[in-house]
Amino acid sequence: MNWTDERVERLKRLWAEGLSASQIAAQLGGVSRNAVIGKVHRLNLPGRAKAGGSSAATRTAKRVAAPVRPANYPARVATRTVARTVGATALKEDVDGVPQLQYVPSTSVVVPISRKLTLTDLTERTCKWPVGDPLKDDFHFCGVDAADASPYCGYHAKLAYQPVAERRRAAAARA
DNA sequence: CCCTGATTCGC
DNA sequence: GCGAATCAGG
Repeated sequence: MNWTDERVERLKRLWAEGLSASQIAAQLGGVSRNAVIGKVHRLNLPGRAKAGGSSAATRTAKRVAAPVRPANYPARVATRTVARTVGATALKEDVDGVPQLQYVPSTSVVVPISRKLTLTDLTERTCKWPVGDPLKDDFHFCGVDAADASPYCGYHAKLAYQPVAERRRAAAARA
């Protein structure tokens, strides 16, 4: 992968936001975290005050980067941070704050409202349906709460698995 | 063992 | 300039 001006700019922005090198590498794609760190050094960008996972910068970034809630989207969705060394403070707010949340995302609506999650924000329970052009800056994931076993929300799960269902029907008919 | 950034050094 | 290997640490 080549360090184009655009990629460098994205690197600068994400690094300034406090994302870790591996997270940045994941978003940029095609590079390792080492590559990111090496580039940061070569650009003479300010390094982290102190090494180590759950730094203040990391936690702050997590809070700042949290998806903005659309007007008609449930106030709180039970989310869990990916099992990494992210500080437990924000995590507790989300999980313990709403233990019994059972929201019903008005199933009458056809297309669910995307939470516009970035790759970093995805968890085991967020819909991983990609939205938009991965090469463009506004690319994001659906992010709506997903069923336990599914990587997608109810709506996108139907879209994703419909072809499979048809295939099965065809196979069953043959047999 | 998971992760973090920092540094070195062959390419 | 680049980044894998390595180091040092949480």
